[in-house]
Amino acid sequence: MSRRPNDPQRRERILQATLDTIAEHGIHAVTHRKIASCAGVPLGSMTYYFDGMDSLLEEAFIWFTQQMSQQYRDFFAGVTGPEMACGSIVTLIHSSEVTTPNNMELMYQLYAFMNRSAALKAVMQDWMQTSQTTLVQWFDPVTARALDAFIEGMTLHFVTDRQPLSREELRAIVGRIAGGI
Amino acid sequence: MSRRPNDPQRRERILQATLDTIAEHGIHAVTHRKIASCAGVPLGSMTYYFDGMDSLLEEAFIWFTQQMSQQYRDFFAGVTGPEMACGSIVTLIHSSEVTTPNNMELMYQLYAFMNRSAALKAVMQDWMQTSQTTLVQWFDPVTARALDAFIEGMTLHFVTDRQPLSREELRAIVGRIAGGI
Amino acid sequence: MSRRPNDPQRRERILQATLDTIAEHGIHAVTHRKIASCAGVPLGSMTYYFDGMDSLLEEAFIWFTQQMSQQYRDFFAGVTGPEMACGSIVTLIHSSEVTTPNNMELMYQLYAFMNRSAALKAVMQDWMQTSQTTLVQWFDPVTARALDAFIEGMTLHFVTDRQPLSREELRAIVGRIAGGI
Amino acid sequence: MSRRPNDPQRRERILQATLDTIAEHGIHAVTHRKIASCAGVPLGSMTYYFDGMDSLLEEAFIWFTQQMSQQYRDFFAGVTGPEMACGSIVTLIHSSEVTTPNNMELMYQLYAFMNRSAALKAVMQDWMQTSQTTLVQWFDPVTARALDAFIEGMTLHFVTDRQPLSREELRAIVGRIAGGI
DNA sequence: AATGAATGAGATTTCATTCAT
DNA sequence: GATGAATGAAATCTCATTCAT
Repeated sequence: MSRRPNDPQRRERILQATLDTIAEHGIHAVTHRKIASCAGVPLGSMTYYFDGMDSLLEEAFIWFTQQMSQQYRDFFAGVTGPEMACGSIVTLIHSSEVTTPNNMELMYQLYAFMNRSAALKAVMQDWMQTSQTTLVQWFDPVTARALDAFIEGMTLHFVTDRQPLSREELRAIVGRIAGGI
Repeated sequence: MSRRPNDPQRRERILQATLDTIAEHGIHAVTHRKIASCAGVPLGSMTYYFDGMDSLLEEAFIWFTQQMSQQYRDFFAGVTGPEMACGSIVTLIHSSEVTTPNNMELMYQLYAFMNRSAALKAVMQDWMQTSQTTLVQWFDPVTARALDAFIEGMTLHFVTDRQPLSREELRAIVGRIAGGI
Repeated sequence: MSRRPNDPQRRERILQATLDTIAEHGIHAVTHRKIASCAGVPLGSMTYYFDGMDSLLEEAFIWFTQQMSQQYRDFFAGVTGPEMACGSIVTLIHSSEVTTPNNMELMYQLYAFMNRSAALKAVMQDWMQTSQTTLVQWFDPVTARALDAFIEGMTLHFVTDRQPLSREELRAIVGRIAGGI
Repeated sequence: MSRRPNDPQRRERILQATLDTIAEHGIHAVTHRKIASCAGVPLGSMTYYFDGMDSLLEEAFIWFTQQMSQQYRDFFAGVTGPEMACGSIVTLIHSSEVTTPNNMELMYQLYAFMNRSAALKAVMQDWMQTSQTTLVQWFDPVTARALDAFIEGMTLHFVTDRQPLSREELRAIVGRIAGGI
């Protein structure tokens, strides 16, 4: 009779701990020990569940991508038209609810890491595709891509800039990109 | 290796080699040995010229920021009006002359690393300030920031997307952000 | 794997897999996992059936000794006189039927391992005794031991030498050791 | 100015310690720690001087082969004719001066390990060649090889057998192999 | 001032063994 | 009785840093 894992969530706990550890220490300072301690699992679990650090990082980033992608989708779930979509975009950028500093740091690590894994790059491209598909419900394709890129760049500004833009200023710009809404 | 009591370029050679090594192996896999070998300097130089890995990374990223900042400034050097500025923005994004894949990877590492160093964060904020100051020559402040953010986000799309936008599509969007140019 | 409450061959399968794994990877690289995988048994079987690695190695080598001993005996089974015995010796060395490269590697591991186990040493001495007893049927005791030693040494030469001796050359030497046959 | 090693004999000390550790614990139980401790060097030296365990074992065995080869050559250094050669062969086998139990254990590990390294196999073949070349000074080539094989096999018997042959018995056999000396 | 041999601290990884089922 | 998920102990290996020269 095959043994059932003692702790079926353990893989996911390790993946989440990996992301937390990257956010806390930086990817250059991530070690199996730190992750194991953060996940509350024995060190031996690390290579029992994952083939090695590279493979663990890859899986962790893929998992992060899926989580973020889901959060983006949820954010636009109740939107019914272009105007409401513009409002959601402004809130997405301005509220930092999804684009928390931690998430942003992980996002940049992810972009940087992307070219080290074909699987990861494909997942990222799919995500980009998904975002644009979401926005295409209310905007033409080129506008959708422009808005997506603007969200991308503006969220960075919001974690870096000394004086971020106000909601109203953001709304005006989004309206212009959307072709006057 | 022959004694070279005067090798004033050595520090800069090491900094450049640090960036090259990050771009090649990823920041998580950078070691003194790899950098020394890439720079063609003895291993002992590394800790002779720099206090340690963290301090070397910080200096390397500051140096990179200054280089990129200079390249951006040069890119807009001959611009004489808003219309020409829009064209330059489109070329900046579309040509990938400045925003090479290597530079983009370093950019993302830099963003991710930013919060680990107050000095680095200040340098980044200054850079952001400078870009906006440059654009403010031809656009109002809010538009300047919007364009800056759009450049940011769109260059990411250009290194990731399967099918990037055309020059004409880009030009149309930039014109709209600029308030109809 | 299906429950097989009665798998009386399992112990022997593990012993044979141990020998195969030693031959394939070398004794210094043998692990429970490799042996279990080679035997097609669950990992848990290993320490269920055997007390530990040392005891497993000891049993495996004893089993090997018995197998080899049997093969030697079979080889001389139909011999009816000294001349025929000389022919069998030549064939034994020259044909590499019993003294295959794998068997030879195991033999040397066995000799090397011998002094780590009193039980194993006794089994080896018994084997040596048996070989000599076999040959004593057709030769005097000292000659029997000389022939036995010669077989030993010459089989090593046959797995190592670039140009082994011919049957005829071997036969001549064996005849001389046997006192002119 | 290139730094001189603090301890120029260190590589050889590690090689000798490797052989001693194999002889003491068996090749399956050799570890960097045991070797380092036996050689009196820090653990970090092990992989500083050698690429890894496999490469260390290979070099250690090659070194052992060269040592043994030299000892064999020395053993026959003063021999002036066939009769004296036969006496030297008997002494070589009977005195266990060169073929000590430790050396014999290493010899068998070496034979077993031989097929894991092309370099090692070549060194062994050269050694076999050398032994035969030595004996060819006083015997025809086939006899030389037969004597070499006999030495090989008989030294094993001497570390294993309960009651080894006497000098006189050995001398008689060697004389017969040599064609009646 | 500059170097590179050397090392200790700590990283990754392996694996025999345990034990709940 | 038998299993295989899990782990602690220990293996291999890496590398920033030190320091004699």
